Amino acid sequence: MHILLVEDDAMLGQAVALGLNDRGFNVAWVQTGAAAISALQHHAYQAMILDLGLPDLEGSRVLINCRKRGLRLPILILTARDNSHEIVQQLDNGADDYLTKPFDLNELGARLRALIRRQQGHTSATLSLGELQLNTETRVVQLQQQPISLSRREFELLKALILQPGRVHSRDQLEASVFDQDTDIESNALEVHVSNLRKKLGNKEWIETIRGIGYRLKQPGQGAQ
Amino acid sequence: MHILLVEDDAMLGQAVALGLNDRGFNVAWVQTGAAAISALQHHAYQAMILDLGLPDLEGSRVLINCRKRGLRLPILILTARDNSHEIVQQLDNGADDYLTKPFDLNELGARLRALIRRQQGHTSATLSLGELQLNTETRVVQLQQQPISLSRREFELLKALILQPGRVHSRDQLEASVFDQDTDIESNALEVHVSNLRKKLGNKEWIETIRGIGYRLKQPGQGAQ
DNA sequence: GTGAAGCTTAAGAAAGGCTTAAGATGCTCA
DNA sequence: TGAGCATCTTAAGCCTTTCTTAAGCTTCAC
Repeated sequence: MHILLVEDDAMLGQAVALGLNDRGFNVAWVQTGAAAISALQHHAYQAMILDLGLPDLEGSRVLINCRKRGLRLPILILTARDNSHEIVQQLDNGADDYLTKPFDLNELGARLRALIRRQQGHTSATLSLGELQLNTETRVVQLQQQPISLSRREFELLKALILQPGRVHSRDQLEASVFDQDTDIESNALEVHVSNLRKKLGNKEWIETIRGIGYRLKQPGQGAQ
Repeated sequence: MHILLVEDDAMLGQAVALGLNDRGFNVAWVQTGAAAISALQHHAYQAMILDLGLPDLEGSRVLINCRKRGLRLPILILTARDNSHEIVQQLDNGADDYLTKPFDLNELGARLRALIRRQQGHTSATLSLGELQLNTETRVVQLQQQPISLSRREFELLKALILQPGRVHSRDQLEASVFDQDTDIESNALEVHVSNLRKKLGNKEWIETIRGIGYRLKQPGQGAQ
């Protein structure tokens, strides 16, 4: 998820950028209003974090400029405590949410995700094929709406397959996805996991064996595609 | 910002009224519950400060009366120390925050502003999942309306989890939330806190272990969601 | 029918997590 | 200031789940 962070303070900016990166965001950080406007013209971000404390009231200018140009990305503003008047004004100007300093990075992350999710109309990290669903973010796997519990290796295996259903995945590719780089597998461990996963999916047809090559995920009862 | 202060003690009432005026609030001060109810009918206030120590239990009557009539203004209650039972009860009755005497006028001002801001931004400080509620502002945690007392680490842990219930939180993420940046944890402290928190929540199913990954908060008795 | 490839099962090994308790630390209140 | 208390981090032992391995069995293609 690409985020634009507009924060003039170097310490805080770096901390937030790093913290959000750790939490799975891809953060671009600029320090002036001009740089923010330029960045917004040249890249597509999924959300913006905007410090209102920029010099020369640049923060609110960036906000107004965005909305005037019809940019609809979610904007979360950062502001000092005890400034409710300004917050209300910026919400009126088109900000979507706010957070007062000092804030918790986890809360910032959660709010960002909520904003982006709302914007995208509930598109999520869910991969699905027929009645089978796998959410990479929550790690929930469901079959016909019923959750099934998978071990780590089983989850990684299914995830690799469902990322490109219908496609044949070679054994090497799958082993690379399922096992850590430094674990040496000299046995049929992959086959064992396939076997266990099939058992949990109930129907062996979900995972089709392509002899000599690898495996493919497909809906039971359907041919090769 | 127009505030209604309900406080029978003349000394304290005057001090608070003056202090808040200095801090940019416009304070109307009344000394009885009847006067408060009358004032609320005739003016629009952005928040109310309510002393629970009024004669005849009038404080809580005013609170209940307000909410019955559908008034949604933020209400901050003042109460004596060591009265957590009453605090919880009044939070249940619809109070938004509390402060114990003696208190600091600056803190009172900050909390008022936070309450008003939140009211206008339509965000809530209460995070909940099923019968479990956590208020980030008051730090009150309730399970089935009953308050439970959590240590700092336990609170941070639960807060991190409940910010995104149903989602799997990795150990690294949780450690980042629970521990200060500069404390190096080289033990299983996180697991210990999980264990203690589970004990306080009564039902181990609230926190599900995802082996090799981390933890997830979910309602007991429900599957992975 | 034969050999190669894949499947299944079970067992031992390894990893990961839980609980408990002890010592350390810090806070509160007299 | 110091006793008492709550909380925190460590560490150790135990338990559970998951993983890998290996062996024997089945399926497939020729």
